[in-house]
Amino acid sequence: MNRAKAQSPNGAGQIACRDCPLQTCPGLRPLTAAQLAFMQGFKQGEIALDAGTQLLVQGTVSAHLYTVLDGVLIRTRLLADGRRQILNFMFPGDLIGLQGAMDDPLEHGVETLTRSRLCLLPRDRLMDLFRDQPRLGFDVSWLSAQEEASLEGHLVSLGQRKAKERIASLAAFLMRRGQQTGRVRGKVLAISLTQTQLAETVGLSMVHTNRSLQALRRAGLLRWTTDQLEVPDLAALEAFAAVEPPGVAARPFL
Amino acid sequence: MNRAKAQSPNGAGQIACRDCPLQTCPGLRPLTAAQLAFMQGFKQGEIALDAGTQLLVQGTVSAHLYTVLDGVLIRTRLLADGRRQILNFMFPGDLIGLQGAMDDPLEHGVETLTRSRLCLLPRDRLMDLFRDQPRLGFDVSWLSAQEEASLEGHLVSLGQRKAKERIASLAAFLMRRGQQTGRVRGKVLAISLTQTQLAETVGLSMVHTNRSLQALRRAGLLRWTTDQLEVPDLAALEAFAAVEPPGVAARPFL
DNA sequence: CGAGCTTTTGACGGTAGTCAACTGCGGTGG
DNA sequence: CCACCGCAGTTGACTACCGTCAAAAGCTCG
Repeated sequence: MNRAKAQSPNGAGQIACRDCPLQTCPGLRPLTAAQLAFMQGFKQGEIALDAGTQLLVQGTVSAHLYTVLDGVLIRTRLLADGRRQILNFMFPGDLIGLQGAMDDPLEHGVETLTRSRLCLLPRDRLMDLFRDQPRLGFDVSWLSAQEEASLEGHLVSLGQRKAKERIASLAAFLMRRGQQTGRVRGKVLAISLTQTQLAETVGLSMVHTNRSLQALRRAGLLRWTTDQLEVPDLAALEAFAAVEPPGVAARPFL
Repeated sequence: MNRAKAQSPNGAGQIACRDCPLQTCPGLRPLTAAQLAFMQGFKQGEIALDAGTQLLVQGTVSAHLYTVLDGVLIRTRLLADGRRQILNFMFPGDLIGLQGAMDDPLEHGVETLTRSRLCLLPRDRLMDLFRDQPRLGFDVSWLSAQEEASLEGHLVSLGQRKAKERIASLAAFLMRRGQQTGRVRGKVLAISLTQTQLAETVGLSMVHTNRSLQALRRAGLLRWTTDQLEVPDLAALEAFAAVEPPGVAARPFL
């Protein structure tokens, strides 16, 4: 696991907010001029990370919030005895660091699954944002609510579905999010996930994850390798996994 | 399952916000005078429900948000094939209805486990709250983040723990929340949960839930009947379940 | 070429699900 | 009043899903 941070040289962001790639991202609602101006002053910089890099370590405190500009990341939770659970996947437009109480040590870690770029925001000035830009404050809550919905989806999976369904519904989830954020080319999502990590997501042993994965592949529902996920027929996969395709409201971002 | 709603007679709340029972609840941070004044105008009324009543039905749209004034409720998610997952438990001070996208049909249902009282807030004026009371907007986000942390805890349970640990950690979670909100007398939490509902929470079959429950009872770790949960030694239970006791920052509420 | 990781395979055991029957309890109605 | 019903909890027998242990095969990288 890579640990080095490719920190930005100084506090100034490399990209002006008006040129933020998220402004033109299909699934996201662009910021207004006034919001852009505010965010330009709010933004503290950028950070670029390779795939497989640890961004945040569980138990430490973080001075920043991060908006994902590009890439895919995971949030993970470690138990005292070494067991690990992957909690959720973060895509462009998602806000990282909001989870958990505000100034307490993190109850989860964050690491990259692809080369990623993140926008740094000052956590201790978050209250300013709520005061000066109520609409953005509202959007923070909206994003938080979406993250909840996402976690609830995974919770249902772990609670009610069996191995093959869990993997199928996770694949469908990832493809949907990949589509919304323009990371799916054709039927392929480029994402670097080992079977061990997959097992830690769906709550199964590695061995059984592997066997279930093979069964899904033999059934022609998906092809999932270490560095990409391919789903020929997303509707068929969702039918198999017993998930209903989600609504498609445009997400805000910061 | 009771369905009748004991709706308040008109829009006016029976209790003035200045006399809100949550103002003196030990685990909660009381509102300032200015916030109280705002909430008094924001509040639309109250609603009282018996135990086992359905408050919100999955798939409908709700015009309100609800603050739990008293009681315990569950949020549930139903799958097309009838399987059901209980997502989380709501205690006094928690905000219901924030989850999910703002104007879309609900992706979960809500029902009471005890006799409950709820405060009604107008969902469509939520933006006013963020504009006029930024601090309360911030608190909404804080509550949302707490709810996330809670869901993450359950996710870890379903993903990594086995039957007895799941039940034990749920019991510990409920006792902690019960203590924070003053609902635990001695070592007993009054809460009306059938073993079927318990099974739907921990993602196990009813039969296996029953057997695991008996094992925990024989081990002297808890006594859990249909209408109350008793934990003689919470620390011992948490040690068994491999959970670390959570931080105790004072929660805000609306 | 060998070290280390990921993936794959086989064999076995244990945890949890299913089916079914029985108990106990409270409420309803003949 | 008590038979009857429905629901929650309990128990047993059997099955199936999934975890563990172990080893081997494929892969990348130094």
